[in-house]
Amino acid sequence: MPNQGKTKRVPPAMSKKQGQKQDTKRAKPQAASKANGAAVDYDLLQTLLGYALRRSQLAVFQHFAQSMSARASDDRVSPGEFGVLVLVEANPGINQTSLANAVGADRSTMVPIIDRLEKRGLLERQAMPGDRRAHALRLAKSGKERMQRFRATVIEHEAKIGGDLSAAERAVLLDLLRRLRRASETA
Amino acid sequence: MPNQGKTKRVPPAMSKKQGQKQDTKRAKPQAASKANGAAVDYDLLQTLLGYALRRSQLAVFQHFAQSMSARASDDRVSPGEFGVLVLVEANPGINQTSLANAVGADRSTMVPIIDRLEKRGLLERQAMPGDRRAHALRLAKSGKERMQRFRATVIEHEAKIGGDLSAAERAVLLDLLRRLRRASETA
DNA sequence: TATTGTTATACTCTATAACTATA
DNA sequence: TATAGTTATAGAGTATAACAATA
Repeated sequence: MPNQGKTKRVPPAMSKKQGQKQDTKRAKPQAASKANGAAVDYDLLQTLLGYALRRSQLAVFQHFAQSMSARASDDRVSPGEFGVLVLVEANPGINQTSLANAVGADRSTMVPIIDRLEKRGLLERQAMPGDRRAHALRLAKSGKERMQRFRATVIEHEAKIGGDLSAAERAVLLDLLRRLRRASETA
Repeated sequence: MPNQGKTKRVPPAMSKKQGQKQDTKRAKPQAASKANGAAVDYDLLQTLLGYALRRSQLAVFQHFAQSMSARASDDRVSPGEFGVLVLVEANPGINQTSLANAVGADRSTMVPIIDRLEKRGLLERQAMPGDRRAHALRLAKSGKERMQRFRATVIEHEAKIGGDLSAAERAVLLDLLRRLRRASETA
């Protein structure tokens, strides 16, 4: 769920403070009514790995955001940011291009992400010994401490989303996802 | 893989015709070189369902786009568009709000999607008998024919990405993904 | 000549809030 | 007063092409 509770078409002469419920007259269609009585037939979609994957992934990322929303708004990370932090922590001194390759993104995509994390004091760009073009990335001091809490939050989130699965099922799912990915990247 | 081969910062005085390889001097880092010798340690990420899900989903959607790219550029659909077409075909007369609920999107999100599909002659907005606010959606005549081909393409794509999996494993994966989604939506 | 990081740019997807017409 | 569709707006995510510094 990208884009949750940010500013949008601010009502004339009043911007909204997030979390401060304003009394709109609009009701939320929380119960997903069909409006046409009958249940929707999903037909082919029911059988597609791609569709199931997309819906699950969306739900999981929403849950991730919800788990983070318990923290102060300046002390949250997105799934992508968390991934970068984990990799930098586990591979201190890694450069931006390696990082981009590792997460499957373009070099240019990493720049604003790292900018943001650096500005927030979570990680640092240092001089790379032996190559003055590159930046060696490492967690900042305060980043190491904060990462402990991010990790804890993410691990708890993972436990909840996988709560229905046994440890064995979880392992199977991880394996099947990897094989699916590999086949998709190859074929 | 959003955004593949579209126009971006067009080189001075020449726009690029898609698919027409231009001789840039830039080499593609196809082999994901580490640049720092050692292999990257994925640490926690290796164990996270969310990460595996995201990478798989990305790979599958890339493969989807690649499968579609065999067609004329005006005869392709995105995964989201395909989902809408399947639902409209299986639920003729469905309205936009029901459709939005079915795919887990906002009403406003459907508008440009349906606009596009309507403009391309794939589906139609008709008068909804009994409610002049709503639109009854159905496939256009030519949409029905073209849907046959889209379906065939998607089914072939699914066979390829799932080629590593037995029928039983495929079923297990589908089930696990559904349970993961349900737990994420609930918790 | 190739690579690292960067910038400018732009496209996709998706959301929120408000509006119009109907109900 | 509530709902269906729409619009204006916005932000996250990610990409391409080119450039400067360095290799």
